Amino acid sequence: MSETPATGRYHHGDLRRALLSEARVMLESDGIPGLSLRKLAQRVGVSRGAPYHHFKSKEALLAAIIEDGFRQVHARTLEAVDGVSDPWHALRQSGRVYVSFALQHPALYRMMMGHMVPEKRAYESLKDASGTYYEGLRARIGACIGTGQTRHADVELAAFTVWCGVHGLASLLLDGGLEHTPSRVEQTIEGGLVDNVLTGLVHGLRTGVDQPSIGVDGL
Amino acid sequence: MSETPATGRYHHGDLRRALLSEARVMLESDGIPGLSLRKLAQRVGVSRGAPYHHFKSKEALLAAIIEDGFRQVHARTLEAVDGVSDPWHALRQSGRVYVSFALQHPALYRMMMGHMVPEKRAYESLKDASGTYYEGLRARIGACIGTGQTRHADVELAAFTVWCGVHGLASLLLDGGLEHTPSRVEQTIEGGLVDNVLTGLVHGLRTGVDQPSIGVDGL
DNA sequence: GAACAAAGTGAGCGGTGCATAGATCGGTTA
DNA sequence: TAACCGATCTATGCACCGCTCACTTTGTTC
Repeated sequence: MSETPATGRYHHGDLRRALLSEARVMLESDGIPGLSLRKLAQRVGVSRGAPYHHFKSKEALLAAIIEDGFRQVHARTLEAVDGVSDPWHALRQSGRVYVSFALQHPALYRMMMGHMVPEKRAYESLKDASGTYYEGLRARIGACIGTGQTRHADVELAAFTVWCGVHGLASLLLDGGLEHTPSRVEQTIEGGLVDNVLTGLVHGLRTGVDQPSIGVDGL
Repeated sequence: MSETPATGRYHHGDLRRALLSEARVMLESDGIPGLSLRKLAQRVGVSRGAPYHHFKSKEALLAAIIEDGFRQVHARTLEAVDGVSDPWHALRQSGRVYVSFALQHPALYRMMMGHMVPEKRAYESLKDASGTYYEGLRARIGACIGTGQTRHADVELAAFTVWCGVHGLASLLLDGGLEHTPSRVEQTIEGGLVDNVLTGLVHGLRTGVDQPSIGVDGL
């Protein structure tokens, strides 16, 4: 570990990284309301005011966390898509990664897509990170359209539609108040719910897809 | 007005309703973080502890607000769909109502679909209200399937998919950090973005729909 | 009229984000 | 070696939050 807690030292050494790291831990265990700067500072072993030398405000810290989240889901998507030649298969893979990521990191995902940081565009590096991810999605959609198996040509609209679908799915699974256990959701995801929604979403993108229709009983 | 402020009286008369009403006003003007029980009590002209005689906790108050929200969007949907004979047209209408409602009441919609009330199912009357709305959606989808213009037969899956799409759209328009002005969004909604997403969503539900493809430039 | 339950009061507890004045350290320069 | 400075961290205070509890007031019921 390069954490270098440097116990007792006045200067922490790498407080910014330590704060971000510990904040992620707190986020996963206690959710968004459980993440306070005071508690965070205490757990990192630093005074309450110290974090403000690295983040202008709590919102700025959250923006940095969100940025990390986008880079992470982007990286995972690239891994999952690596070597997949069929564009439609790759698109479905990326959808599975997206929803799985949301279910694995609920609080982080809520922050990424929620209203805790109202002006996300105000944070330049965050804008870069999310933009990079969206570019990837657009490229994958473009590749699908490139197969000619669709009559749609509007990459922008198609990408946005797909994003609506997978985000809506992830969001509803997390906070829709539906009846389900996490394991059941995982089952359903693996079983093909994402595929079904995705297939539905890219209507017309690919005509005549014969995707087995599964039920969402219990959901 | 049946508000009957009853200034000076010890007993308010209809504090519960007054709290809910004023909370909605505060929600629209100051957003979710701006809604505090203390401020709410002060604005209604009552002591800080009084609301706790009508709502067990702040979360219980929020649940009641959410319940109202579902009943309201349900009522508006029924109005918009009343007299519309074509099931597909009715479905699109309901989608427009849904997204418009979200854009008109951002804070309320965030609360309805968000995580501020983590266990929505714990509130019986809220469960009723949201269930009633979803039943309506399912019925409209069923009617579409009933036209025979689709090869899908799974109402449950189709309804869930449509919900994913419209919720994802509303959520992204509100908090996706996209570049847009409210007026531009309204324009785009009116212009057919909802229709496009919906048409995409119900892929296969209706084959061969020729929906004009519009751009989402600026979004 | 007495008893009682519902409704409202007001002080207080522990927690929060935020701002800022002062203490301390590492590195640079004279 | 010594002075200095900017970055970092400490310590404290402010205003706000949700919630609890002992108390008072009110309306109803016997």
